[in-house]
Amino acid sequence: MDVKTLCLGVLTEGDKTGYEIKRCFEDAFSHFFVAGFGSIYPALAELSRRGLVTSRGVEQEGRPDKKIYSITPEGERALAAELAGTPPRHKVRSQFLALMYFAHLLPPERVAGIIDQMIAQWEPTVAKIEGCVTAEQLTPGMRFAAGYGRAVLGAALAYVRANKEDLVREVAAATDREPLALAGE
Amino acid sequence: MDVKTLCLGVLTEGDKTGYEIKRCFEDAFSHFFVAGFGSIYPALAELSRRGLVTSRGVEQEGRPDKKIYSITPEGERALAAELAGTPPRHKVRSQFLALMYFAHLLPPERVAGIIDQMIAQWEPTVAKIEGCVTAEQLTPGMRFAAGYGRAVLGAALAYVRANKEDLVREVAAATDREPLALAGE
DNA sequence: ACCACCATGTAAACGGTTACATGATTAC
DNA sequence: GTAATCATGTAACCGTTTACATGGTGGT
Repeated sequence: MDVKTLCLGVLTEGDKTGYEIKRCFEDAFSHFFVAGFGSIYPALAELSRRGLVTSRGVEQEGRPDKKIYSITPEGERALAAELAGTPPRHKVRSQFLALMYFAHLLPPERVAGIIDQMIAQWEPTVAKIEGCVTAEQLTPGMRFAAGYGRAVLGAALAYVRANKEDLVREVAAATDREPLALAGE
Repeated sequence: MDVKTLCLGVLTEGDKTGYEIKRCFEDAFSHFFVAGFGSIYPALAELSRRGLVTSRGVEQEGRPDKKIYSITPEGERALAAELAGTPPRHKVRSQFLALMYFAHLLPPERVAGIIDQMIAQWEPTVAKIEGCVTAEQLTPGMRFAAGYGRAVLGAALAYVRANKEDLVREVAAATDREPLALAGE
């Protein structure tokens, strides 16, 4: 299950350009699957080469021409096979938590700053998801995925807010006792 | 911040073999950073080449020889610089949620099976983290990271448990109305 | 003036996963 | 007998990220 599969998936909801697909990724998948143009355009080209999507060019005035992609019957079969065969993996890679794990090697102000950055990053995401959960005309699965994001990001935000001050204080206290072991260089 | 940095980080807690470092990843980082031998051994070789770690070989009877790695002063400086300069990213890539998003294209039993698999995957991880949160002699940062894992995985488990039946029922109802659009192929 | 939006693509670099290769010991 | 643990490493492959390349429109 990669960017190609997700592209096929969003195309089952209707024809779209690469640019619009990118927006789908941002709006609907952003909390569990990130992809940029550099992944999406090559993915679409590859799907086209394999006959899983077709595209028609549309000329535009004052704007670059666009290509509207549609999923083909073979594409639908390939998607169904992929969804049927994919094991449910769920992978987190967090530099944020790695940084926190080694908080004792960092100046306390940096620890506080890092946590503030994460809060600032998560808040708009939660707000965006909030809209999805309550939206009508979404499939149950889409609401489930959005609800998951709200629950988990909400828990993450609550946790870092509740524990920030304690952590910063403890790191500061440790730095006082054992000044500049590493952090000062 | 990559596998190399995390290796340097665990080596500040004491000398270790590649094999032991792998265990650190499993015990302490598993909920936010996954790495296998195929990443760790090359990382260690590269750190050694750059002079950020040194290693001494130890012969063993009835076992392969091992190499014990130690961080050097340059390694400590490189680690401090890396920790100081890394922006706090936190990335999730979830085939599980992608599958759920497209639940309407799946047979209901598969939806239920997928959720059960995730529960089975998360439960032992939460149990392992639980040990870390309460453990003495951990730095505040380590406890913070473990606490985060407990809070967030706990929320994830609670959410999927609470919403599984509803989702499966709704998907089944939709499949009845619109039989085998894709899912049956 | 400058930035965001619309719109598509390529190429190189990077990092990680997977599979392979080897092999003795210990516990079930 | 079968599996897990200890122990190290390589090589091919895969997918993604980043940077580059281009350029008009519309809002502040």
